[in-house]
Amino acid sequence: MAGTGRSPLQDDVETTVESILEEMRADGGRVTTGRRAIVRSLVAASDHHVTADDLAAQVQADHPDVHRSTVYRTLDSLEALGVLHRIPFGVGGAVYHLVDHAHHHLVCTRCGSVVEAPPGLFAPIAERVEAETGFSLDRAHVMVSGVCAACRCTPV
Amino acid sequence: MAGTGRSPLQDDVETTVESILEEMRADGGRVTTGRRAIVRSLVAASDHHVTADDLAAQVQADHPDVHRSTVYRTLDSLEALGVLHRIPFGVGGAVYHLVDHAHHHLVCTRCGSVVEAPPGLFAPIAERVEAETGFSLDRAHVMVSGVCAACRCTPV
DNA sequence: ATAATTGCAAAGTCTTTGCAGTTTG
DNA sequence: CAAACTGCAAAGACTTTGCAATTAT
Repeated sequence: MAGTGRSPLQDDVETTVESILEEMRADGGRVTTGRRAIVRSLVAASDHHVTADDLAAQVQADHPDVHRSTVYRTLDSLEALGVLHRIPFGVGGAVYHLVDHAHHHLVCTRCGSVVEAPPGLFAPIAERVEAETGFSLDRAHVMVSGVCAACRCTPV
Repeated sequence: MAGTGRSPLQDDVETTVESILEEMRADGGRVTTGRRAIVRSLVAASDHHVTADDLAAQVQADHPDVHRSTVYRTLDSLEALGVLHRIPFGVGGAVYHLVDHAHHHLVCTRCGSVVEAPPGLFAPIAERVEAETGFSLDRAHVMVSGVCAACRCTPV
């Protein structure tokens, strides 16, 4: 299982964390313990989606005194900075993820779970939609609703 | 403008309203003034999306004593009956519409407005998604997020 | 008559905000 | 030091729920 040392992977994580914090500083922001912990959680979760609640729980495991409102405010700052994407839809709250890898979201209408879809899936459609409706799909973060495999087999 | 008589179109509306109410009765439910008003608003709005708040406002214009909780409970019943579709995503609440015409939803991440997309737009993709992820897009009610034409031109 | 529905009020989520004290740069 | 950030507590938006009274069938 996980050792006490630091793996190359963890170094990568730290590098990413520091570069994001540096962006905050460059923007006139301050780096605090809470913010560092939040960014760290966000980077660690970069392959899936987290809610503000998930983050609060993770952060508070190490730093019990980091308040929920700090999580929300930090999330806002990161979004304003352009490094975080907020998906304000979702059963029971928004989900967030870093803007580092493009993909699409399949959200289950029944259980709220979010599945990632292969990027480029919607490329052929994006053009048509824009031409016909003036609506431009965010190519990096399209979100589509439906019913996931598990719920599909469950009677309502 | 609108006269005091009843147009053929309004007759259609009433017919639809009554058939839905009849379904409720068939299901063991009761038809009340509030429920009739709610269903009527829903039918009148069948070409766009409404929030529980929209409905409450419309209904209360004629029947000030119909409570919000009644709106929510009626909406729940209609959904359980399968005649109403609830889209639990949206900035500031869920939107609803009757299950009578298939279409897709383009939801703006910035202003929350919902634009309808031509049906069949996602047909070519639905298969691929299902094959690759096990996630089945609800063909009648796919919802996609992005930025609408208006917001696109507005600086953040 | 009786089972369903209602209004009310209270509570539950998720999120935001004003404020005074603390910390960062 | 000054500006930024924090915890706290309160409030706001949306929705659900328990209850006793009312109403549809």
